[in-house]
Amino acid sequence: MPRAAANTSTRQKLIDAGKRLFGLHGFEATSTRVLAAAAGVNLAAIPYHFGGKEGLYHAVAQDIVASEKASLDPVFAHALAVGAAPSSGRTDVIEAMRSLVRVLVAELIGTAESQNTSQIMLQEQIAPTPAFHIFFDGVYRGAIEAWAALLSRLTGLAPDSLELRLRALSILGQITIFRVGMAAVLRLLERETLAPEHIEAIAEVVISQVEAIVAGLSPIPPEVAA
Amino acid sequence: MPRAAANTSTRQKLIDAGKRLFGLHGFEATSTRVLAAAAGVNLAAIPYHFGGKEGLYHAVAQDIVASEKASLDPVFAHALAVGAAPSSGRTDVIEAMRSLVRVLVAELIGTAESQNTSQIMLQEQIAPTPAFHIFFDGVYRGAIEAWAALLSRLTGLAPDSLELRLRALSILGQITIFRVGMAAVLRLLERETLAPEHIEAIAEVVISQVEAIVAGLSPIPPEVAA
DNA sequence: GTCTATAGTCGGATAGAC
DNA sequence: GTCTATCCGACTATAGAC
Repeated sequence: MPRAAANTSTRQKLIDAGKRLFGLHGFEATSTRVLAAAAGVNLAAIPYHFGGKEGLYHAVAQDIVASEKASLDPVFAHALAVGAAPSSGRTDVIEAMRSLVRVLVAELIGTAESQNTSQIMLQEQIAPTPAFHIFFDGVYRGAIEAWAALLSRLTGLAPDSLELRLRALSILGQITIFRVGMAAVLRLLERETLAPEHIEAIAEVVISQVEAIVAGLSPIPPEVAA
Repeated sequence: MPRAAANTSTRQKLIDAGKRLFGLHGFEATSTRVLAAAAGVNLAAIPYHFGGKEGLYHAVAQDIVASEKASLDPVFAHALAVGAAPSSGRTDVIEAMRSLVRVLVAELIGTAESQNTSQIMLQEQIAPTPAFHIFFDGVYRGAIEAWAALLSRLTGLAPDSLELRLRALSILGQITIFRVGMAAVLRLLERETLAPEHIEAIAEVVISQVEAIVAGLSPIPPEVAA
């Protein structure tokens, strides 16, 4: 596995092809031959550069996490700051939630490319492989903590309480479902792809429901705590 | 493909093994050898009874849909009836929503077996194969229509409006996320499996959030309609 | 209807020339 | 670092005996 190799182009071409093909067909259903052909490189480059097909998959996972973090971490950091600052008011929290929804919708369903990368993350969620922790530590944990921090500000509950984490997950689910159920969404809309106004409509539905949820969140139903 | 074959036992043993193994590993990663061994039948029984591995997969899909319909259709029918009856009040709608949440949580994460069958449905959602329509027509459509009917009763919007269908999907997402993100949930809880009290806590979180959403649903924000 | 044996294909990884 | 050629194992499906 030559790290300081001269030509990084072959590596990157394989990673780019892997992002697309592993997302489209999954790990098992994507053969090294098809991968190499799509990347326009030689078959033997996969074992050479990545130690094998699985090594390429891990490299793809790390590449995805790196680019997701670039988009998400600033928004997560803002949410954590708003959640922690004693001066934050309800308006600040709502505004941070809007930002979270918008960036997450964009990363999950905003573009064809983002749909491809989010597809790989979903596959890992549903059927975790040894690569799962790359996505969990790199993306999910931060998303849950960001939501929990904001919810904590509104409810006074500890950000690491079970209830807040379940609520954070549930809210994330309202966004994720539009990626998970994309096939169903498209069938309902009788379309092949989503238009920008559909994406906007989805973001608005989610935002309005999040606002409704947090509006009813204090006081918290005590029987929900576990 | 002998339909009126004498021994249905071999067929059923293969379908049962398929439900488990296709769910655990996916279609591509499940070999006919492992399938036959797990079912305790001969390898050649797969092409003989189902025409091939793909035929077995479709038979598994239809078997899953049949058993899901048995659990879900009565609750869906009740929701549609409540949504359509002019005499239904807000309390009736909320009660029907509670029933929907409980039965859906049970079918998605209630038992180890239900987690297995829901896994196959999720795989089809994320990476649809030609079997997708079996699940869409058999299960998803009914779930969306049931929620849309109840939301329609509360908002006065048409049950087939885009907004109501998106809201129905979003609510379904709050439930589905706990199945999709099971690996993340378990990691957050630092557990290997869910205990009954966790399942109850999940149902309560979803119900309280659905109630909050519908509480703020009339009047409906007009800018959301598309 | 169920079995054994095997055909035919495709998978990932490697050897070795350049 | 990249190529061609090839190995070898695993796969699904089939032929044919019982």
